Amino acid sequence: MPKYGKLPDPLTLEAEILQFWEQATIPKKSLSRNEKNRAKKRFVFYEGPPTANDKPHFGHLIPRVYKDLFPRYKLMQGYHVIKKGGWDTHGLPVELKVEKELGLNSKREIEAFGVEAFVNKCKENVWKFKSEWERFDPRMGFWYDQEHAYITYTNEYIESVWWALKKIWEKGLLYKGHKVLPYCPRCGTPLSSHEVAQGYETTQDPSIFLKFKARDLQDTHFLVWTTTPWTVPSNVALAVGPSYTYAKVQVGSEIFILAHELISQVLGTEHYEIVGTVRGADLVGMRYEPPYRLSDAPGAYRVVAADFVSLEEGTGIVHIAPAFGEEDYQVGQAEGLPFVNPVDLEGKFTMAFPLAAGQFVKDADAVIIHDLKHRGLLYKSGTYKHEYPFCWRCKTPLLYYALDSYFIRTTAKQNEIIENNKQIHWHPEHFRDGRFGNFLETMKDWALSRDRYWGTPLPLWVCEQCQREHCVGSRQELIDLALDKEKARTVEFHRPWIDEILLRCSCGGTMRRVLYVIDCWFDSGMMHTAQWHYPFENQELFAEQFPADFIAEGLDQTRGWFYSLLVTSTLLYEEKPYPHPYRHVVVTGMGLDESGKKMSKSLGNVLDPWDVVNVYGADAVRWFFYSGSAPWRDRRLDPKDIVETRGVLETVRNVYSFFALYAGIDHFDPARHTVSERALLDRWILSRLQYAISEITRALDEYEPVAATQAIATFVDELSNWYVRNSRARFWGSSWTPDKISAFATLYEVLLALAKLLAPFVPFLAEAIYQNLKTDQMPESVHLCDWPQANDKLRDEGLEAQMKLARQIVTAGLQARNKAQIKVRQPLALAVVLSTRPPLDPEYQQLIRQELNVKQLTWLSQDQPFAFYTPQFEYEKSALGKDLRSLAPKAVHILEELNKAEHEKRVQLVQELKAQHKLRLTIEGQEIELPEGTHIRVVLQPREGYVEGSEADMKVLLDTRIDDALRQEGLVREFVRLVQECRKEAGFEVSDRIELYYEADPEVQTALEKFAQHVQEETLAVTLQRNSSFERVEFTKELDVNGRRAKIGLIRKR
RNA sequence: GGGUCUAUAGCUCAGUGGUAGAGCGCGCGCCUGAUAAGCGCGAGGUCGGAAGUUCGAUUCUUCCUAGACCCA
Repeated sequence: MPKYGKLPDPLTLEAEILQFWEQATIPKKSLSRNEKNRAKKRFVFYEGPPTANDKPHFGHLIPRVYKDLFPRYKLMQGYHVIKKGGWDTHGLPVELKVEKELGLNSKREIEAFGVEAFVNKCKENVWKFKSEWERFDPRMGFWYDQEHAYITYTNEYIESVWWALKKIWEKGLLYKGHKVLPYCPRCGTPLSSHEVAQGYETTQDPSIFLKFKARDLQDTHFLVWTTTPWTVPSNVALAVGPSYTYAKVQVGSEIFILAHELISQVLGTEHYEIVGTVRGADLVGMRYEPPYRLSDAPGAYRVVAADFVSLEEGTGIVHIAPAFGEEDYQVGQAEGLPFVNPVDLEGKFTMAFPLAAGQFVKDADAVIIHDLKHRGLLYKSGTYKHEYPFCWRCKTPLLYYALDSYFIRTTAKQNEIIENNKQIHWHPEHFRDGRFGNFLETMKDWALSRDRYWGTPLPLWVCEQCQREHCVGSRQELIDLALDKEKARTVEFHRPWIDEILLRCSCGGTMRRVLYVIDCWFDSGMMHTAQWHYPFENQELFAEQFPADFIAEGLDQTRGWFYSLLVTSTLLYEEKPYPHPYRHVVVTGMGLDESGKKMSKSLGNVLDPWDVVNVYGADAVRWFFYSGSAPWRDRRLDPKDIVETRGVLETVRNVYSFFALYAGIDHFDPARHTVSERALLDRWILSRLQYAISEITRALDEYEPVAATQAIATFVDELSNWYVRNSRARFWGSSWTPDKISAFATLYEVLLALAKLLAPFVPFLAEAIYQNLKTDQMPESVHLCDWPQANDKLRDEGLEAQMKLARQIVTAGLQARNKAQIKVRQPLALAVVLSTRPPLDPEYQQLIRQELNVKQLTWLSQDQPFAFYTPQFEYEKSALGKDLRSLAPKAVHILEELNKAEHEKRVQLVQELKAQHKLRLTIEGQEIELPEGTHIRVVLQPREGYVEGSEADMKVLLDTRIDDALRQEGLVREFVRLVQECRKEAGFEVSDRIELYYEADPEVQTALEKFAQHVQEETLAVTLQRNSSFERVEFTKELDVNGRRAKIGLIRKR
């Protein structure tokens, strides 16, 4: 027999369930339950690895709720799922934390501290918050196999990454280049484009207009705009658009050259005069005096043509500093311009520019502006607000810097990558061709190398003698080539140890490793392979677990993990059919605060997930996300919204509580009490359940959690507000009639199915309900159950349609009662349904009568409305006035009188009107005709004593007349309700029998005597007696029964 | 400057080429043998603005405005 226990409050409930899961090792059993199916039914999930060196925050929660939902669902469906966890452990984020901890501020200081000690610290730091995560995930019901989680810093993982790099190298796609790259001067390393993408921020920079004196013209200056004053010393050229028109503008005694189109924008209200125009092409070759002359190369300081010059802002003349801009660099290469760089790798000016030597470039802006102003070279200055990239971790502004770096030639495989992406199912779909697709279209080579310490070492060795380069792809290869093979056998694949391994070159020389580590996004992007240490181990596992069916991460990973997975996979597995390495990707939105701002630590508006979970519980938080909006929408996270959305869960608890209460009292045994025939309501709710199952299943298959939760909510509403509401009395019966068994068995089955349907969404509540309903023959946890399958045999759409109509009739009827201000407890004689649909079967009518509390229900054809409706004439005053002129007021009067006439007379007139489409009137001897439609029309009003309600396409009329008999019944029903309230107030159990004593107004007394049996049945009163003495009673109360006085006393029978 | 997305009730959000929806909040009721629960009704909307396609546009198209994210 099931337990039918009470459900404690959500927090206690979740604590109990957590304990149960742990004791019974349910998560483990869940993940292994489909081992037998793994050959044919697999659902492959990849974990996007978090970095464990920080606490989990609310933003992490969003992808994680979905990463839990879908695998749970698939597990219940019998799919084999490996939910292998993973940790991202390398890279700048970790190094920065450690630097901070150790108080180090530059690479020099790290070197001084010792690379070995530093790297050891990094490795340690990675695990600093691991326990936080391991506590948080289970609390939320997020189940992972953390025991076998992949860790990107292990030798095995790195070996797989090396294998990949070697394959890429062998394809000739790994090369060393000299390019202008976004560079973080604080971290001392260039960043890849997807890292840069993480760090754009709105910032205010200086905006200055400079005068560059033309060498061969009197008092003439090129007007140049820049937002980076610190690059001015490195200027070697000016660029113009050859096809643009430039103007020579006289301002005071000076002449400025700038784009014609931009004159007013730049000069504003200043008084000026255009003294000539010239095409850009004609400016090319002109010489000018640079503000700072750091080069004496003959080709420097002249005007060149460039196609990237725009007329959107500035002056149409662009200052060129090849050391600090990609486009500048290219122009410099093409034009043979000198390369001037007075800035060192820490972003500080060197002695080559004494004015600001030793200063960080951004700090030098002010010095330079001041100097230029002092020398009369500044036309005007201001500030400029724009988006500028900052280091995504340390927030230092990035500098565009010409540097040596290793690249992966991703552009060589761009078409393949795009083709692969086209086959991926993105959720939402528009990401594929939109945001992500666009990124692929404008893809650049992957700047792979980092001048740092803690990361996967770039496995390239270069011969000191012949400069030959070799890429090592495995430990075995390292051992084979190493000078010290013993050392190579055990060396850890990290700096500084790996740097000590020297290789023998084929020329006989010694090879040293280049000192770079690689971008940690390459690490995590390789998890599809490296998590299995493939190809060195786990060949079968890899074959089985590639590609993933499903991944989910935040949309900030578009250019991060989504990209690195796709690129590495496409490059490595050219022979595998697309798509890989993931088939479905769910992009999740950002977490915003109450005011719609992105949650971030710097804004201080981050919600601690513990604060939320400890108050509302994990189920409520999960449901909030699933039901609130599509995964990819940004979410405002206001804790009070979580309370609002959990209403559905409360209803589920209520329905369960109702069932458990009576199932417990009556010892309902699902094994013993078998159903012979299902009652109408039972067949209905089972039919609706089949519908709900198919809807929820479809929605989950299509990765639409909102639709799934809506289907659940609809079903729960139907279950609670129609099925249970109308079935309550069936659960109270004293003997096991077939109808009672049918009710119990049905609700039992429905709740059991509902628990399973809820399991992936709210695993705690689902488990609690299941535990109270399960028999010994059933699996020990709801999470080890099979996902329900819709049974078409139980579906009856005809029945559903009928029931829907019945519900609509009830709604309309209740609306009418509301209008008439007659409460439902007061029985009424008649309700009339006006509908084009045929009358419902008696069973439905019974339900409707019960809900509307009417004695009789009849159906009226809409063609014959006059039994209950009376017609009224409405008229169009303006039309009457126009046609009848002075007769119009009289016509109105007649019509008003007609509206007061006898019902039969009016019906007769209406029938005439309908036949002839006009109404004939005689006014002062004159016969006039009023056409229907333009002048008059007929409206129907309920006849006296009737009130109308409507819903959808039908109407319901209520006869509101209450005769003595009805009034008596109303009194009795009111009396019964008051007694029930007293039972509760007295603290009796619902099944306690009572003795009931009363004294009351004569009218109430008469009614009670007449309906004594009914009262006793309803209140479980073994006796009902008039009694003026209440000495013995346990509970007594004065009552107001519809305005009449009564007093009752109760005694509980034991 | 470019791209993508978003704009629907006071709030949070569904949805649709044919009379606009839910939850919460608000007002008024109701019901109660689920009992500190539950239900109904009502108020509240130019479906961001403009134009176009269409018999009909909140829905499709274009433009504009605002916001978010991304890119430059």
